[in-house]
Amino acid sequence: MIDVRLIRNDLDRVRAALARRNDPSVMAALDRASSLDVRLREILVERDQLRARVNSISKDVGMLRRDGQVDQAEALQADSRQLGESEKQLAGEHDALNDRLRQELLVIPNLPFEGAPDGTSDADNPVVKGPFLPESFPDHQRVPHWETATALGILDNERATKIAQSMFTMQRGAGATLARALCQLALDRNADAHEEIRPPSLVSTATLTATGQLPKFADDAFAIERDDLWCIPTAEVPLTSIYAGEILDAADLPKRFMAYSPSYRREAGSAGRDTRGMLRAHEFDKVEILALSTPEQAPALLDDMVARAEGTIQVLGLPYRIIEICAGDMGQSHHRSFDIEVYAPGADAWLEVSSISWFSDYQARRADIRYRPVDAEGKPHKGTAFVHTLNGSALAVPRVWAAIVENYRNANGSVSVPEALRPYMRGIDLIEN
RNA sequence: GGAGAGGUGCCAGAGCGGCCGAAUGGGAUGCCCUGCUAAGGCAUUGACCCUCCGGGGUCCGUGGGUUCAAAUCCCACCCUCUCCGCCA
Repeated sequence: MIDVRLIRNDLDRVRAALARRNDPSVMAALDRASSLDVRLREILVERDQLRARVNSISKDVGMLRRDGQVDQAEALQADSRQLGESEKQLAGEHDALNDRLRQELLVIPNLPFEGAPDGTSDADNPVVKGPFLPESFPDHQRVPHWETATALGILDNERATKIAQSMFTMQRGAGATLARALCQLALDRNADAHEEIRPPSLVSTATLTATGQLPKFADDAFAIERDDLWCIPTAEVPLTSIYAGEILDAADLPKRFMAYSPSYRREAGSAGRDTRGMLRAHEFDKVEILALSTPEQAPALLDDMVARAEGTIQVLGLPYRIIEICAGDMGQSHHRSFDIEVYAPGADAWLEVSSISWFSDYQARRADIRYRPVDAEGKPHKGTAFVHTLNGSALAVPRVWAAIVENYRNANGSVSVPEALRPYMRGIDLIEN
C-alpha cells in the first residue's frame, strides 16, 4: 500500500500520479482515504489526551492509597471512571475509522513510475526491444501446439480434465520431461545470484494480502476455506513474505531468491479464453526470481532481472519482443513493469512468458519488511525504512513449452529439442511418434 | 489428534496489579586505561504514531475482558518445545 503520509502531505502529487491509471474508482477511494485520515487524526489526538489524564490520575490513586488516603483516592477513581467511559468510546471510534482507512488503502494501487509510458490499455504498451522474428515461418510451423502435442502423445488434456476439471493440463513422456527441463534450465541460469527456495504452496490470508492479491482479487485465487489457506498464484507470494515483519541490515541487501513452484489461478474473468492447449490453465509451473533491495539498488536490479529472463528466451532460440507496461495497464502493486512475449506461429499469437516488475515499497509496507538505512560513510541513519521489492518470472513453463512445440516443429510432425535443454532431457533430442 | 511446558528487548533471562519500556548477564557501539594482547573503567544501545516541537500516546505472541490502573488477573486463538498416536 502507499504511504498514508504521502496522501496527507502531498495529495496533489498522489492524485496526479494515480490519475495516470485511468480508473475513477481509484480516485474516489483516494478522496475517501484522505478525509478518513483527517478525521482519524483529530480523534487520535483527543483520545491520547484522555489517556494521558487517565494515566496520570491512576498514578495519583496509587500514591494516595499507599499513603492511606482512601477517601481522596476513591474520589479520583470516580473521576477516572468517567473519563474512562469517554476514552473507551473515542478509542472505539478511532479503531473503526482506522479499519476503514486501511480497507481503502489496501485497494489503492501503487503510484506508477514517472518514466512509465502513458496509456489506458495493453494496446498502448510500447515495444521497447525487438521484435526478433525470422523472415518467415514455414507452413509446418503454422500448426497449433495442442494439435502437434496431442498427436505426439506428450499432451493429454482430455484426461487431465477427467481427473480434475476443465483448464487443467497434463504432459506425458517427453512432454513432461521437457516441462521439467525448462525449470531446471531457468534455475541453473539464475543460481549465480539467487538463493534457491522451495516455499510452501499454500499460504495464510496475511501472506496473500501482503503482495496485493487480497482483499481486492480474492476471486482469482483458489481458497482452502476449511483451513484458512490459499493456493499461491505465484511463488512471488511466499518469497516476498520470507522476511515479513523483520528489519534487515542494509549490508545484507539486496536479498535475491529464486524458486520453482506450481502456480494456481482460478482465471475467474477469463472463462472460454485461450482454453486450448497450454495457454491458460488453473495450475502451471514457473520459476520465479525476486529481490528485496534498497530504493537505490532497485532500478539496476530491474534491468538485470529483465536481462536474465530475456537471456533464457534467447538461449532457447525463440522469437520474442519486450514491451513496457503503460500506466493504465499496470497491475495494482506495480511501479514499473516489463513483459517478455514469445511468438507462437501455430497459434499465431504473442504469448506473455515473463513479467518483471518493480513494486517500490508498496508490498514491503503491506508485509512490513524494513531495513536500517546507512549514509554515504556507511553509518546507520536513525530509524528504519521499507525495502523495495522486485520480482519476475525467470520462466513460465506452459507457454514456453507451447512456443517450443510450435517453433521447433519439423515437417514430419516431430519436434526438435532446443540445444540448451538437451542436457536435461535424458538423451532425447527429437520428440517423435 | 491426545497430554504437558512455554512465548518478555539484538540474545539469554527476572518480573509483587501501581514506583516497569521493563532487573541482571551477554553481545554491539563510542570514549578512557593499557607498549601490544588479555583484562578493566565509563557511557550509549527497541520500534511505531500524533504534535501547538513543550510534549503526549502505543507496543512484553495475537485478539477480547476485568480494574481508577494490566507484562502481571480472566477468556479465546496462534506459535514453539517434550512425550504419545498417525504418517509420505
